[in-house]
Amino acid sequence: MRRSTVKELFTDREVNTDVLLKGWVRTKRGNKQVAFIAVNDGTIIHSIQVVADTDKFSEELLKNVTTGCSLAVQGKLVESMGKGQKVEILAESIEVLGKSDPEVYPLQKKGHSFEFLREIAHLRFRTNTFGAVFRIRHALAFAIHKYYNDKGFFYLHTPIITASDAEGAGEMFKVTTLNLDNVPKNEEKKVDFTKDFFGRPTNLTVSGQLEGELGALALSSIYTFGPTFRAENSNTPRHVAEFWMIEPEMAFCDITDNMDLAEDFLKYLIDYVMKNCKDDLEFLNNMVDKELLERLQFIVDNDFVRLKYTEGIELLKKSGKKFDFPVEWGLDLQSEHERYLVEEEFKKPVILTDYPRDIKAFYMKQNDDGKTVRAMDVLFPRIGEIIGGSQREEDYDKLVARMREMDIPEEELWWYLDTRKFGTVEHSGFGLGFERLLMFVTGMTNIRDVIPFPRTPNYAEF
RNA sequence: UCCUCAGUAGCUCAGUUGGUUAGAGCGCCGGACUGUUAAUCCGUAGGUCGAAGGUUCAAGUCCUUCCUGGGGAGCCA
Repeated sequence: MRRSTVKELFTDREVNTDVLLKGWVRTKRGNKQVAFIAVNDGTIIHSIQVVADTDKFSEELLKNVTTGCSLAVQGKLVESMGKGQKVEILAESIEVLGKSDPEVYPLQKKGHSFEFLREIAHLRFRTNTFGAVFRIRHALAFAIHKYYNDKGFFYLHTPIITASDAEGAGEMFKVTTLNLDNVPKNEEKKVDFTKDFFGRPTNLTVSGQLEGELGALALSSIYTFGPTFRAENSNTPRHVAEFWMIEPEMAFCDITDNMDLAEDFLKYLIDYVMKNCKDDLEFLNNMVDKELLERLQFIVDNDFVRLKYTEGIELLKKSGKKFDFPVEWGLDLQSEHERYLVEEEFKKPVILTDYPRDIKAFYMKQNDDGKTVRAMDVLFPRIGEIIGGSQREEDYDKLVARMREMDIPEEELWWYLDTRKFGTVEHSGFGLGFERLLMFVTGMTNIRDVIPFPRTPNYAEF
């Protein structure tokens, strides 16, 4: 007999038919006459109840049915006699596929702290919360591809190992095959990278943007969706050393088009998840964050505020609020400032644009005022900056001048500059942190709980 | 990296101004119960009090250093 998933049993299968179920036991209850076994196979948040008459099964067998073990159950799908579920399986045969010693199995029926579950990240998939989170993670990844595919964007695979060190998005992890116990040195007593695998220093990418621009300046619209790496010693609930980023890049597109896309994209994704992950979101709304669904709906229903950095500074100064950090034109906004604008002043997402050039990256398009660049940050309640992007500088001379001012080696980015030499066009793009979005969508408050295997300073278990 | 709070049973925690043999709930195990829903009721087992030093007649409790975790900050996505 073909196995039915729990999802199929709840949605597709007719009652009073014979079914085969396979899954893992969540709980077992009962008495001398009957045992109730909740079985979950991860296809859906709900577990299905298996009812076993004790006179049909040996004591030995039922003894091995413990929390965490895997089972194959053949039986009849019937309407439940008890309250709490519509259908259940009346077991005719039960096979324990893999035992689970209850003395040492770490998951119990009662809830665990997320901190504890992080220490058993290899088993936390078997909890309701993490099942929900990782099903939603999948749905969101799928929705991202669907969104861009439907819009005619091409999925571009930018390199994970990169030789350019110029992006400036943060500390990079070195990639090398050199023997660290005996590193070859050159005449200047520096590391001789000509002996290394690539014959030059290489790192893990911090962003696919520069390569993404190359694609967009030929294919019109591309997006990347892949892992990125930051070797920063950041210890916060919003940072990991390895995370996934989505970076669309569009030719013939200015900052307004860019903002429109960012807003439409975020709303689409949230709407998609609300329509396709109802059960999981409802569970999270009940167990993790009581305002989750309300907040998600609010994002979909409301326009984002669009505000220039200069106006933002004025609002902060006028607010009369005491901040720990100074508010002054030319200084970057601190978390507390962003939070004030999003959570108190407007109470909705804010897109801040036209930041001072000196606090932003070299590639951003310079405005005519000579002071600001066409940067845009999308700020969300609770998590802060969820998107960072800009219109790119397409003018060769302006771009080179800016690189020289900021000491960025032109020879290393000769290929990037070539696109401005040969048929340059207006173009824009942004980067969305996948895990940050997932935090917002699931209500989880620690980024380590929305990525299956988090990598943080001093931690790379599993 | 800085600030701050915490680390006691498998999990979540309590533990008085330092004072006898270290406490609970849940889980596990054993028992009871004719349909349970994080079942209920009874009982048993389970501890190098994060680690190392120190103060003291006496340290889970005070001091020092280190380790680990949470929250906040910086860096950013």
